[in-house]
Amino acid sequence: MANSRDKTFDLKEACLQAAREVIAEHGVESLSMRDVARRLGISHQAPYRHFASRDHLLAEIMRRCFADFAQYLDDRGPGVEPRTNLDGMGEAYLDYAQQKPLEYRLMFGTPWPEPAQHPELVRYAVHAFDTLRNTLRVMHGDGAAQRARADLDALFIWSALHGMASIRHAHVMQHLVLAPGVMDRFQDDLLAKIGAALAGDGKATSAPARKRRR
Amino acid sequence: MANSRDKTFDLKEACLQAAREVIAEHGVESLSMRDVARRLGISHQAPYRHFASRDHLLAEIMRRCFADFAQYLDDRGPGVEPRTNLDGMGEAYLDYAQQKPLEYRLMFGTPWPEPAQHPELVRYAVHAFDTLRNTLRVMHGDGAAQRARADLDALFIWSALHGMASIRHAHVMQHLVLAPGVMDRFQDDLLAKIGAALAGDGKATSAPARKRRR
DNA sequence: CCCGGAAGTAGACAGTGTCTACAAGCTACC
DNA sequence: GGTAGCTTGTAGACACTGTCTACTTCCGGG
Repeated sequence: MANSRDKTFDLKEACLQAAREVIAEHGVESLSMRDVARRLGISHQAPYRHFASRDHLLAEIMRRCFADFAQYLDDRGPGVEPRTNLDGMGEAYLDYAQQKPLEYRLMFGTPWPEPAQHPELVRYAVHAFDTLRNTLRVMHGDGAAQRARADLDALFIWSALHGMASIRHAHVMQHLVLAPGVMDRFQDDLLAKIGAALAGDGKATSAPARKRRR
Repeated sequence: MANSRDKTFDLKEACLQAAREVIAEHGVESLSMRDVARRLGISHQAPYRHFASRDHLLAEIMRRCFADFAQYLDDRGPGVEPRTNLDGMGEAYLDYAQQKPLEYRLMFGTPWPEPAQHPELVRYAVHAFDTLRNTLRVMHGDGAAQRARADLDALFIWSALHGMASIRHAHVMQHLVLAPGVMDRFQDDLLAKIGAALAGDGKATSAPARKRRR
């Protein structure tokens, strides 16, 4: 019932699937509604029954990527100890970018369609970020200053992780002549540096200052 | 003489200029050869006399951005003391991204045209990275291990800076509800964290037992 | 049974990149 | 001077795109 016919498949899902294949094969730039239709052996207008425009199709694919991504982060950060949690999430983030480069690029490396037109996409993207931030908030505790620090930490972590993932994917990477072994150590080294930055930063140089007045 | 006619202008340069205007006004996605031609009041094929394809036109614009960028970094990192040098370069990097968001996005936020087709673009991009790396190498000194560390540091810095610049430009940013004042402190905080990471990392031996167990 | 909406089809239009064929103008050489 | 050839720019065509509109087909509820 509902609105899915009992034909063995659902054209909307088929469109999304075909679109992902096109993107995987030829990149997001050359995703075309007509190509999707052609692959499915339907008329060039059929997809428009299910997606208002090419951007809407793309936005739906991206939205699902964000949902998937947030899920992935959640699954990997189940530890009770927040610090471990954070490490796990950092690794999860980079693993995801490494294992699903296509999805990662789609989310973070592709010019977004006009956000105002795609509120759901925005919602899911924000949720993915919140997954990271919440872990930090749990670590830092409550209070205005703590929340600000959690946000700054989250932005820093996001910057470093996203920067690394982008750089790894960048074509120009293949043309940089680096010292031997550097690429292999890149991820561990970066995670270690993030840890060092978080440990050595906020709390001044000496004082423990474990407790800030709220 | 040479090959530039004495007409008061050079069509190739005019195309590049017009293309930059189109990008500034409507974004890189909607850059079109015909639009460029239209703006200059010439036939739709005239630009093809100077650029083999749309991608070649775009690659030339990007190439110049990288040249400009490297120049900017060089100009800002003239200090003798390497540490100061590095700080200056970090600020220069982020300033550039902030002051020329268009150019920055063009270089780092736009899917590149097939690199094999545009070796000059690659050359200039690599050169921009080398500008950063050389500063690190001067700091760390010679030797295989030192070079590897310099490369790792450069990659880390590049990651964090690029990540931050990307995030600042991301549309989704406007939808994140952050604690007050966080965005204003973002840059300084991130630069401080980079400093902390570089100080506290490799030289783990340095006194403060900030070291985190895994 | 009809009828109204949903799903899918087909044609058109404006826009695009790029191929090819052509015209004008400058340069060089006989 | 003339003429050949190269460079620059023009004009038309082709295949492709997104998307509007109008048409058919089908199916379930009144």
